This record gives sequence, C-alpha cells and structure tokens, in this order.
Amino acid sequence: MSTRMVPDEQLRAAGLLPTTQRRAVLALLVGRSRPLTAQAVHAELASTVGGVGLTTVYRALHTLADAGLLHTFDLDGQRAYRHCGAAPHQHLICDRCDAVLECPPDVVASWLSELHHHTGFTPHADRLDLRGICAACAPT
Amino acid sequence: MSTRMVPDEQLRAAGLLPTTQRRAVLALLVGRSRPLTAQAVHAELASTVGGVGLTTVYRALHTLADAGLLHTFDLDGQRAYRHCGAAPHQHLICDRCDAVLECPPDVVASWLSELHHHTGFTPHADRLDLRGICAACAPT
DNA sequence: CTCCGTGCAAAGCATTTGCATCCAT
DNA sequence: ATGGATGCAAATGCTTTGCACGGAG
Repeated sequence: MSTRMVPDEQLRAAGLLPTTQRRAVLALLVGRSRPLTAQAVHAELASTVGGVGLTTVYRALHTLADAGLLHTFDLDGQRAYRHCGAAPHQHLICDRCDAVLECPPDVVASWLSELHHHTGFTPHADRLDLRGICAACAPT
Repeated sequence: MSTRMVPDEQLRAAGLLPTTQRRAVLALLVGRSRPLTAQAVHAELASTVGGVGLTTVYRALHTLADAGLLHTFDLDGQRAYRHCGAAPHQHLICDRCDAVLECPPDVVASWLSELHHHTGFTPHADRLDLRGICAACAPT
C-alpha cells in the first residue's frame, strides 16, 4: 500500500520528479497526525542541512496536493497539509490539538446515503471532515 | 424567533449598539444562503449611499460573529460570513455554488452518538459542516 | 541540449492596528 | 461628558509571481 512506500516511490507513482526538496517535504509530512502549514514546513526544514526555500515549499506542497499525495486543511485561516496514504479520506479533526484522525469508512457510508435520501444533498464521500474533540483531549 | 427579528433587535439582543453600519452589514447578510467575505460585503455596500469603510466591515463581521449572529466559513482561503437564525447549526455546503443549506438536526444526532461510541471522538454537535453537491447543482 | 525545478526578491492581497474624529447615550 | 464606533492610512503576514540559474534526463 502507498502508505508504506518510501517518499521516492510515491513521487514517481504520482508522476512527479523525485527531487531532493520534494523528498524532504514529503518525508517531513509522512506519519504526522497534524497538518502543517507551509511556514511550519519551511521552519522545520530550515534546521536541515541546506534547508528548502520558502517558495519551493509552497510550490511543493501545492504540487503534491494536486497529485493527491496530500490533503489540505484550513488551520485558522492558513492552508495546512497532511500526508494521506491509501487510507480513507474521512477525517475527525480535533479542535483542541489539531490532530486529524482517520475515520473508518463503514461508520459513515450508510449514514451518508441516508442523508442523501432525506435532503437531496449529495455529500462528497471521498472527503468528509468532522470537527470535535479527540479521545486524548476529551475532558476527563 | 430571532430569524424574524429586524436587524436592530438582533443587535440589541446580542448586547451590541445598533449602529448604521452594523445594521447595513447584518441586513445584507440576512436571508442569504451563501456566505460572503468581508471584501464582498464591502463591495456590495459601496454602492449604498455613503458605503461602509472596509475596516468597519471587518470589525462588524468579527463582532457579529463573536456575538453569535453570524457563522464563519472558509471560502477558498478567505473568511466568509453567513447569517444564522435560531436555526440548527448543521450545514450542507455545496462545492459547486457555495450555498449553505441547513440540515435537520435529527438526521445527524443519532449518527453522531454512534460515531462517538465507535471512535471515542466527540463531534461538535453544535457545528457540523458537510461538503458536497446540493440538489440544485446535482448533475442531471 | 532541453526542461523542469529552485531560489531570491518583489509584488499582491486579505486582514489588522494606530490614531484622530464622531456619534449616541 | 464619555465611551464606544468609525475611517483612513500604514503595517503585517501569508502566498504568489518574475526571472535567472542549475541540475537531471
């Protein structure tokens, strides 16, 4: 599954040239539960030898998102990116810690069709975001 | 119900001074299905006699949202505002036309608790946004 | 050799802030 | 009279663009 691919393979599979910078950006994002903004990525990469130009970070994130390797989120008015594997694209977003959890698709599928029948509205099955408080942050 | 209040009363009820500008902003938003950005509000108000300063629009929207009279949305990286009555705060957002429809709460309530049991995640029952395609925009 | 990616600097926008003025209570 | 609201202008911060350089196919 794509989640276990090394960044390099994911890039090739997406039809992108695997450059040092794209590798660095992708590698930084893989395995994170919280989305990162371009600024954050740039900051973390700065400590790396050489670092990656801010412009390049913006372009890489945009490109990778277009290629379907990243999901974009709105973090307090700024665009943030999170790596997505082959995993379901249903997210539970914690308003406390910003973590994004994957939601088992079967839990939502039936409800979505039910909703469709009730309202005539067709939800995007491939991208559902639900905000709330995750178990770890839940008030004790 | 607050939806039928004239803007003036809504402002007073929220503990805000009903100024000409706030009235204008609120009146513009009442009854709209699509959220508007500060820029859009300012533009539409510009044609009005006198118009409203851009800064004031930003401040009014922020204040009104804080007071609970408006809901905020993320429209393509920009903050957008929509009037909310006493209506349920569950929205179905059309990705095609940006319209925001209200969703009957009973359709989601039971599912939310079910989700909670399955995942330990506590969704915000008071604010749920679901993106998709509305009936009007549905591919024929 | 030819492209595409990179990086710097500059430009572009949305949003916020400082400060003097004005209005309504 | 007094505190909040307004508006202009300037500042801030994120993001994009122009353009020349460099490296990979």
